[in-house]
Amino acid sequence: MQVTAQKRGTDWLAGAGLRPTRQRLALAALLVGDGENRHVTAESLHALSAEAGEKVSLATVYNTLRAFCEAGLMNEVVVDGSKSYFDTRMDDHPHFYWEDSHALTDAPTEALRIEGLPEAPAGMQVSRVDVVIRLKRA
Amino acid sequence: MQVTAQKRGTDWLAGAGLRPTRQRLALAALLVGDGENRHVTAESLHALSAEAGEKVSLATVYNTLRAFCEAGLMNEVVVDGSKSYFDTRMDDHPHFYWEDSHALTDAPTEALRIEGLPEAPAGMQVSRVDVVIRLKRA
DNA sequence: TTAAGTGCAAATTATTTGCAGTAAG
DNA sequence: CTTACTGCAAATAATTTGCACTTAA
Repeated sequence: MQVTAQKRGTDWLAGAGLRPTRQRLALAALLVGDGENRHVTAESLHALSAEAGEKVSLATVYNTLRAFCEAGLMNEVVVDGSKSYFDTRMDDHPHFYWEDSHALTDAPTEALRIEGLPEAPAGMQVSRVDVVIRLKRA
Repeated sequence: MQVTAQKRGTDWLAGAGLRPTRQRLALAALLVGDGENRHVTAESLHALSAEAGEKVSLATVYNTLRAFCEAGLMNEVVVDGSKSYFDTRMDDHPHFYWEDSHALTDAPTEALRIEGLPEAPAGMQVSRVDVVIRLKRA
């Protein structure tokens, strides 16, 4: 299991041509080690790495998340003005945002379809369509 | 025209039971004075009020926008992690976000319809569905 | 008169950056 | 070796807050 997680992380980095440093490997293993996609903030990932006994500075977590995004390994998702969330899943898909816990998760996307999307104004093209379903306690 | 803008602002505040101070009236007139809906950031509204010759401190612009939101007069729209945008239009509608100019506008909503929206998880209810269409130069 | 609103400047929060040291190719 | 990466601490940027002062009701 450990080995697999490490390998997944290593391959993930290699696939993007990023230099596999100790810290990047640690973060990559935490992010994609189990094959699941994950939603993190810089703070939460930093906490995760601390729990895992890895020493990575918060600044490096920030820089690394940016690097992963630029390399096309992750996407930044904007849901809460105050924090940045990063998602390991790369396709365009809707999210649930839990307003009370400030958590971000994937929304089951089976049937979702956006109809009648307005056309992009002249000279522009749609870069992405963000759909955030905000949840509050019933 | 001036008079109408003033009146619109005054009514708008009165409708929410907010005390009509000089600064709030000034901002309200700028926001809803022409009957159009408007998208602003604290900074942009502060700049607008300065241009209009009104003296309102930036802190008050922030506090006032918050007050307007809490009073149900405006909505905060999250599109860019770094700034908060405020919209005078209150119904749930999609937005265009111009990635190059960082501007926010309403998207023509005629035909837009979201099909197959996933159900809210148990104990939760959908509070709002944010749709942001990100535009980049073609 | 009196509680709400305002303005400043200082405080917070999230994030970035400069730079000296460390490690990957 | 050489350049990219890391860590820390200091710098920024957006926003909030404490507190004395002003004003609408």
